[in-house]
Amino acid sequence: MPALPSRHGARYRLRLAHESSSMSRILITSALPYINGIKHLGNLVGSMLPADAYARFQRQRGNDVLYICATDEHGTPAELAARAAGQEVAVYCREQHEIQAKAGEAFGLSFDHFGRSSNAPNHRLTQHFAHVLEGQGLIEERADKQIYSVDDERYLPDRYVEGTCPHCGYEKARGDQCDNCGRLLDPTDLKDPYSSISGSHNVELRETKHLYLLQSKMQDRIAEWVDSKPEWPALTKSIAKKWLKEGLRDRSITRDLKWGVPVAYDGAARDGFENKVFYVWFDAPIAYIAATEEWASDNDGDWRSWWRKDEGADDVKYVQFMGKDNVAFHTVSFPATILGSEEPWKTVDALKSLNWLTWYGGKFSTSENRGIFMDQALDLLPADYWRWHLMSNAPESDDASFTLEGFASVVNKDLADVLGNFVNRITRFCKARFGEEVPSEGAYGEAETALTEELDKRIAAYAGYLEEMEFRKAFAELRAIWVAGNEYLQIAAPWTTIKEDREKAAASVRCALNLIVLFAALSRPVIPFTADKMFAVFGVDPETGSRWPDDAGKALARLKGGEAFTLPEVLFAKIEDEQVEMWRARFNAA
RNA sequence: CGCGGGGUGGAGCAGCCCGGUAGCUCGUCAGGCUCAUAACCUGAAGGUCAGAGGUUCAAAUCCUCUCCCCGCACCCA
Repeated sequence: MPALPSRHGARYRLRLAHESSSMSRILITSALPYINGIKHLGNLVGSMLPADAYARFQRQRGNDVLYICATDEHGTPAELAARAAGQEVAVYCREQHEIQAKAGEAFGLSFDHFGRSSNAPNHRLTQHFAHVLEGQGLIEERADKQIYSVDDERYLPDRYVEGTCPHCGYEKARGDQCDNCGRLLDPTDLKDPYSSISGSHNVELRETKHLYLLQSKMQDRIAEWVDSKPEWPALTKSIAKKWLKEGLRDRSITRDLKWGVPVAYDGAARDGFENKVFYVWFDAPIAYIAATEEWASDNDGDWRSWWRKDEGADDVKYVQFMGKDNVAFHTVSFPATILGSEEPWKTVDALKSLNWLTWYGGKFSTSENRGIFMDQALDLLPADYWRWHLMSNAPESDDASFTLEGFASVVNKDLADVLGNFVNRITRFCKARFGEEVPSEGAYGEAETALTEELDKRIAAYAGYLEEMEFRKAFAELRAIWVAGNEYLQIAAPWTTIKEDREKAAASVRCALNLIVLFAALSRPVIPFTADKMFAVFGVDPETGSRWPDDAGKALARLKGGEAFTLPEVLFAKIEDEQVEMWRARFNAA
């Protein structure tokens, strides 16, 4: 069922195991993208892209990395989207999963596995957790009253019920809130309620049974666990603490739907729950584990050694990436499921949460088609352009606004002028004066020593920021490393020295060409496609070439001279004002 | 007083936890260079750090109050 080929399967990982003794095992997950349509740039930078950059960095360092993601496929919106598309929900989800998998691949997201929450392993695991939690006395049945639409043949979640507001008389108040007077409502308050799905007024209040997860009983346990994570960032911790402070509420974990994980154990439906499934919130995070199981069966891997502390996961560092809306569920709800089981499952160690990316200060919106979506983005420009801008301006400390003007400015300056131009100017100069071969004459001197010292410092800082998942700072440092290349050229000025001292010029050209390979390795976490183009200039194998360069001196001595190279095409085209204008019109930029 | 995040030169951000000459990128201006995608390198101008009060020898940084922006809280994901 995996849509993406596993690029870092068991064999690859074994090889690394022999090469590095200080290797650590790092499990990475990014929040599961909902199945309901292709994701926009905000979703991308909110979890998958930073997770990818981190995963790539850790792989380059020689660590044993497993990066898992999956589509989150259950819930009412999936069913309604399928209906709108005139498809069976299972068919709809399969197709949408394919589309998202392809888009992820096109963006260079290096998932070891991109699974599905609707696959068998997740059914089995979700049922397992529910069963075990019930055994621990943490689940009970409760009766609820909910609006049922006879014509739609389904219970209606609050926001799918509309009617007349009892307070202001507004006729299109939603079951949860009146958009006119702003009051919060209960669907049963509405006068003349009707289904917003079909418009049918044939609705009634029915009693329905649901399973509740008794999170209130887990309060102390979760609080203690949160306290044991002092390294969590402020945003993460304050959100978790806030929820704990308000007191954990028991949550209903089942729904009256057909599409989802059946409420069953050992194949037998729970009495009275034949037409119910687990709520998407309950099963979705479990899919992190289930998708790992999918990965294992495709790659002859051992998923339990990543998730079970009694089976080897004790030394795993587990890092999660998500938007801030998801923090509570990863710091409180999902841990309640895992810890409540009293089984030795791995829980999250480090957690990176991002704020929102806004579209010209407003919301990116899937339902209102506001903003740029992953497939559209790639229609305009290659993935690396987006990856660089999104990551170097990631919404870390606050919401960040995406504008086409800002995007163009960053791409033109950083990628075209600083990095692309560096590669272009030195390869062209070399070709003109020394031919398409790395010159071997001359020796490095003072300028190269100074450059090496600066690079060592900056590379260490860069790696430190990546390790801490401080992406803006990390990529500002990477940019400074590229700038150091241009500064070096300015000082070495081979176009001047060649007039009197050809050997000296040759040495600086060799050094600068080595910088291209070094830049490729350092840039690969964020702009992998371009990095590989840079390696290709010298025929360097990307896998070995991108081993993390801790020692700038060694890196600059990699190409000794005599290696042939091929003059690369310009790496990044500048974005013209006219393009920005066109895109503004096309995407309705505010 | 529901909760959280934010308000720093024209724009986007760092610094605030652990007070001590306000830093980075873009933009602007000037100079240099000419290998390069009119690119690159150097330098300059520009901020009393939302406002008021307090603590302190000293506050962007700590405390109090006020104003403004965004998000969340029900539901949905």
